[in-house]
Amino acid sequence: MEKDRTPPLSLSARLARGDLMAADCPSRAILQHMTSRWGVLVLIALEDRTLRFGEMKRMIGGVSERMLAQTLQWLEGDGLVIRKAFAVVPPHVEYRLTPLGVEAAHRVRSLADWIETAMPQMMAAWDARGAEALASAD
Amino acid sequence: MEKDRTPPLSLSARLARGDLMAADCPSRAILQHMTSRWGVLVLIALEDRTLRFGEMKRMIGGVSERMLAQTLQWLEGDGLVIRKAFAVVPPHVEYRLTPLGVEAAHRVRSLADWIETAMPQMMAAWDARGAEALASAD
DNA sequence: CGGTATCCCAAAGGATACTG
DNA sequence: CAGTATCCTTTGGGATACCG
Repeated sequence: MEKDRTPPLSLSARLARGDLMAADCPSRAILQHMTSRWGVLVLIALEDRTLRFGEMKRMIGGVSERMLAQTLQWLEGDGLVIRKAFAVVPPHVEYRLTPLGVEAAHRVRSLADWIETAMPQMMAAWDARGAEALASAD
Repeated sequence: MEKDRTPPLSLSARLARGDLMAADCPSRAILQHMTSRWGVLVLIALEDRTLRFGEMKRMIGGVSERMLAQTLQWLEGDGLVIRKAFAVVPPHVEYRLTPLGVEAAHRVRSLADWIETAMPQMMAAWDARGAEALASAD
């Protein structure tokens, strides 16, 4: 019975799969980052090609520099995005998806595409509620 | 040229498709509801079958009654969830997905499934960063 | 250009109590 | 059981200023 001591198993190796329904599962944090207000749009923007910071800022309407930077740091920390800085002046920094990030982006893109397509029907639901409100107000 | 006056076209009919990259597009609100902290989990929980309020609360670890109720109202307002209340005592209320909600749930489910599966690899990214931090601290 | 630091606000979210 | 009401905390997020 040689070498029977517990090997140095990291936390990540101890969980075979996440469970989003469990309150304390680390997958909850990943979900938060990916589905954060700007996380979704960043992943989609990076799906096509590598982008610079300023390019993304221009692509994603309404995002502030602060939140874009923070969102990119979240995704980088989760291993979905790679940040590559060139030591030049003026600064040049590129962001791209990791292989894992590409997979993530595909799922998020599917959701985003569906929303953009189904939006008119969902707004009709609003219209219907508005009509109800008007009908009950006479 | 009879009947040339503009017909009563609702806002929903004027937009053929949403654009999530546009800051002022209504699709942004839909995205917020669906990807809110509890919105994702509610949609997934309801994908399999109709559920009562208490059932969902027990399924979704850590959710408060307040946020569960609010999330359900958001999704109901977007036409993704139907709320059916029975006039009995004690109260009996059922929630189920609309046809549109089923489509939404499938996309969200795909994303959630992927996260649960890929989580170990993403936590490895954390481990790697932790190792870096340790290595650079000597 | 690509950030970080600071301040600030609004809104998401939680805890508790109460009600039909 | 299924909420609502109230109060409170947290944090996502914006605006501005500053820096390498």
